[in-house]
Amino acid sequence: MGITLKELAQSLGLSPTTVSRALNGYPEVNEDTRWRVMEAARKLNYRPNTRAKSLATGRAQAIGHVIPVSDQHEIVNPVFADFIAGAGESYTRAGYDMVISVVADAEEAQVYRDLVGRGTVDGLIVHAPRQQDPRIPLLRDLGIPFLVHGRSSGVERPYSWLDINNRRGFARATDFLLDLGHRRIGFVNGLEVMDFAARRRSGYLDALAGRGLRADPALMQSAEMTETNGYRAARRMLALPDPPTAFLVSSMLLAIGVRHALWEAGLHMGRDVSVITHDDDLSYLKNGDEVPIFTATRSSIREAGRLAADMLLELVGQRTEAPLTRLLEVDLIIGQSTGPCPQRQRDSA
Amino acid sequence: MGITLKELAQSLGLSPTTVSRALNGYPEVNEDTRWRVMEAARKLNYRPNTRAKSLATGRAQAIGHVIPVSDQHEIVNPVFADFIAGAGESYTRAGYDMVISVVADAEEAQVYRDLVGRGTVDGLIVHAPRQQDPRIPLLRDLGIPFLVHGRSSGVERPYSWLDINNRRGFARATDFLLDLGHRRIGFVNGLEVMDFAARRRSGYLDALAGRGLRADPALMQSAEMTETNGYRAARRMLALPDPPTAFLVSSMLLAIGVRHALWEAGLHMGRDVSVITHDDDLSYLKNGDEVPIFTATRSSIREAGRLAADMLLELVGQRTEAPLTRLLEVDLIIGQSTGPCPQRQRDSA
DNA sequence: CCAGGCATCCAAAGCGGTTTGGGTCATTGA
DNA sequence: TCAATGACCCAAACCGCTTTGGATGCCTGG
Repeated sequence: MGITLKELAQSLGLSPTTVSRALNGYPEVNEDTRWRVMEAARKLNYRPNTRAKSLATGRAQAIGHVIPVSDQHEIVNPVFADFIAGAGESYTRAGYDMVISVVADAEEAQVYRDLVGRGTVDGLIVHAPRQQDPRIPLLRDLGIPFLVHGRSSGVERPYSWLDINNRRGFARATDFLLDLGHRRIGFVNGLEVMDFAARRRSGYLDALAGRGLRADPALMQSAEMTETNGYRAARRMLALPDPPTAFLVSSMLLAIGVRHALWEAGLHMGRDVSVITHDDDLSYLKNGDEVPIFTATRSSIREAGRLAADMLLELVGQRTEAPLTRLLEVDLIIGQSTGPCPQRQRDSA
Repeated sequence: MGITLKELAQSLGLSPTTVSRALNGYPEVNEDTRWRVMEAARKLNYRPNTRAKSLATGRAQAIGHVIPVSDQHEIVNPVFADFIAGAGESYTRAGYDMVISVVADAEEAQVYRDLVGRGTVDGLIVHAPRQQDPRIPLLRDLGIPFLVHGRSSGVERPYSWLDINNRRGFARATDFLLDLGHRRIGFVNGLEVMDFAARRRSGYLDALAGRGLRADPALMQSAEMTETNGYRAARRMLALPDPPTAFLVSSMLLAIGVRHALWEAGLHMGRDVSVITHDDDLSYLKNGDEVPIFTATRSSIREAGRLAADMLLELVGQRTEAPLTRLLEVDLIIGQSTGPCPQRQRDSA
């Protein structure tokens, strides 16, 4: 490890006090001296010890992320990679560290108490909120700044969050399909204990209701968002006596599974059957190049990570209680996976 | 935040010394006293302050992961989510924190120096090593325990690593295809500046050479491992005058792209064209259920994360210099994506 | 000429733990 | 009976940094 502040001070013939002040930009130090100190620090490769600094200041200069792993399926949501990447950029810029705990749903509360109690972090990001998520009141009680990525319906008191407008996005997508003449729209959603999935569902239902249509339970699926689940859901729905002519899907991975099922059934995506998916704009799962493969509701999860981190840092900085909230609209981008309902064309012919 | 050790001691009428010793299992404390202390700690919800503890002991109780983001494409390798999940389990079990820095290739060295200099972590995991990766000598110079996930050809002095046998795995896969009669095997690889990709390539080439076959450059592709790149590579190769009858692919995502291209070309995977892919056994990208979709060389990245973390913790614990290394063999699992070469069947008919 | 103000710097007291180097008292062996 | 030995506990130093509360010397204005 490197040199210590005391050593640096000694080598300069100065007191630790002055050196500390010089490095941290306090005014009560001569500019010449400051310059000498900075130079020496650079030359000797001095870096203040994080732990000592934190101990002295009371700030950990670190933000915690608790990544939940669903107990049943042991699935890690793949969007975390990109979210973390985005958040990491913000932290790096602000000189904060990011500490991550991967933890089974059941032990989450314990982990939060621990992180806060041991003073490891100054703030926390809450991932994958469910409805009436107990973590939100817990964290308020613990008295640490936190920001929820998403929202949690049913939590009465206000809290800070960053979310996308899932309901409206999915309502628009559904409307888009309805406008194309589709009436039987298969809905392949994520687990609906997740708040985002519940909101998407109500967007879907609202849009149907807006045209006086009733949802068919056989056309609604809720499961972990994997390629195989998308495949299976589509396959099952396509086998119905009155199969869907379009699919509304909650993630690219699901959508790829749906596409798989369509091909297998000899159906051409975008002509025989339409597909709209939500697209998190993941770096390793791009939706085509210039012209998107899938028509999609798109919102960059990486950008969300950046913004969420920035918001949390603000909360941490100014110890204000006022909750920060931000709702991002999603883009509806048109790709090659949607087209008029063939059934309808036949009708009109 | 919680109660402090001094306060806890006061509430018990004991000195901080004794309380500290009681909690940390030192022998010079009466068992009754220890029990009283433990009880009080539990009841008052005492948690030792990480920073203070680290400062006193000199150990950060934290491991760092530096996640590289390729400058050009800004792509975060999706396997990190699962690797991190695996490593996280080990850290949690051992009472270590995990701090993550996401950083552009170019700034990596700086970040390593920083993490070490500021004493934020006791050890580091090096991800995605390239050939002759400069980070390895750098970290040795910095004198911090580290473990490389993968290896780096061309680094002379020994270092600790955990890797899978990429060369042999891909040689076996190639042999398997050759045994099925395939002679033109398209190779869709990751970026070959990455060490793992280079090794896979040599596995592929060795197997071909073993049968006296010369590799066709037109059948070899090296690119970032995304679905679109897989699709494009396969599409291009299928358009050749003498297209491949089989594909050897470096990741599930690439393979899904290849599958896409096959369908588009009206080819049935497993009958008309065979595909073998490497399968990292990602939680959100399972290769089918009971019977795998793709024939694959499989090795769980999550398990690798667990093992890597365990090895690093061992290095950190016993300050021995002896490098730890471990080479995992990959399984070759048979799925539905491979079959005899149709060309050959015609020949033999 | 002198008090007050200003620019600079420093000693020392924390931050919340661990650890060294004793103390005190009861027990034990000769 | 008495020194030696444990068992048990504590005071204080220390980890590396920040920050409070002065010091010191020079400059100004009345």
